Amino acid sequence: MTYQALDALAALAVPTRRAIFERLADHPLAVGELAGELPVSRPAVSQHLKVLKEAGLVVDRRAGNRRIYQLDPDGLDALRVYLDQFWSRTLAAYKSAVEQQTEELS
Amino acid sequence: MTYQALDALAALAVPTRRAIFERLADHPLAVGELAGELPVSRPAVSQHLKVLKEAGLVVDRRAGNRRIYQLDPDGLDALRVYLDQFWSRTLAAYKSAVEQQTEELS
DNA sequence: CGAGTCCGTAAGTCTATACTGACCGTGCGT
DNA sequence: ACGCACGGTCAGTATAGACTTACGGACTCG
Repeated sequence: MTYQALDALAALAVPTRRAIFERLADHPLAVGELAGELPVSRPAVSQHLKVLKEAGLVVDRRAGNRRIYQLDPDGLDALRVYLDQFWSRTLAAYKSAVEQQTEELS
Repeated sequence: MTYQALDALAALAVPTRRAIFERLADHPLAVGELAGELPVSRPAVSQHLKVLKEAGLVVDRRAGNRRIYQLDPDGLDALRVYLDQFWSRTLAAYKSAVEQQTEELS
């Protein structure tokens, strides 16, 4: 489960995959439609969708001849949970460091 | 500014950099200390810290002979803002898709 | 049944980059 | 002044993975 967040992080690090992800944020799309809007081939889009799917960021469903992909809120949420886990710790560490520096100046 | 979030995303996608990031979440550390805890050489740690710094995820300060790195809340916040931007859209798209599927079943 | 469309997978290429070892500058102690 | 630890940068290597073309399966219409 935590691994899902890590996979999602790596998945969204690639510009092309981020482009796919952002298109799907507007509305579900078929593979061919995605490929038509992107400067890469259709197989490349398929491969990226596979990665996004394994990362829990998208789900797919068959619609006759085509296959519709849409975002999966779970993956995005896992990512947010992972980052939030650092948020409090980061702030605490940052604060104590600032205080420490202030003491050094006095 | 938005670019910072994208750089941060790519930066945290690399396992070694994530390991560095997670160590710094606990407390500030010097380069050598980080390298001692990781299975990579010290130059590798230096290079990763450079990337993390350019992504706005860490800040560094000199402490005599050594150089102390700590997390920068700004980078983490930028990342959260970027992801939150998708959150509402994702939920909306997901909901409408579910409703659509429900209609198809009836 | 074809023919056409949509999509996933396989195989191969090529670029980006994570990593190492070597070198150099800097700051601290003796 | 020396020696010494710390850390940044350079050059070179090697591996991961993003991309392409080619192929094959699944579905839908004549």
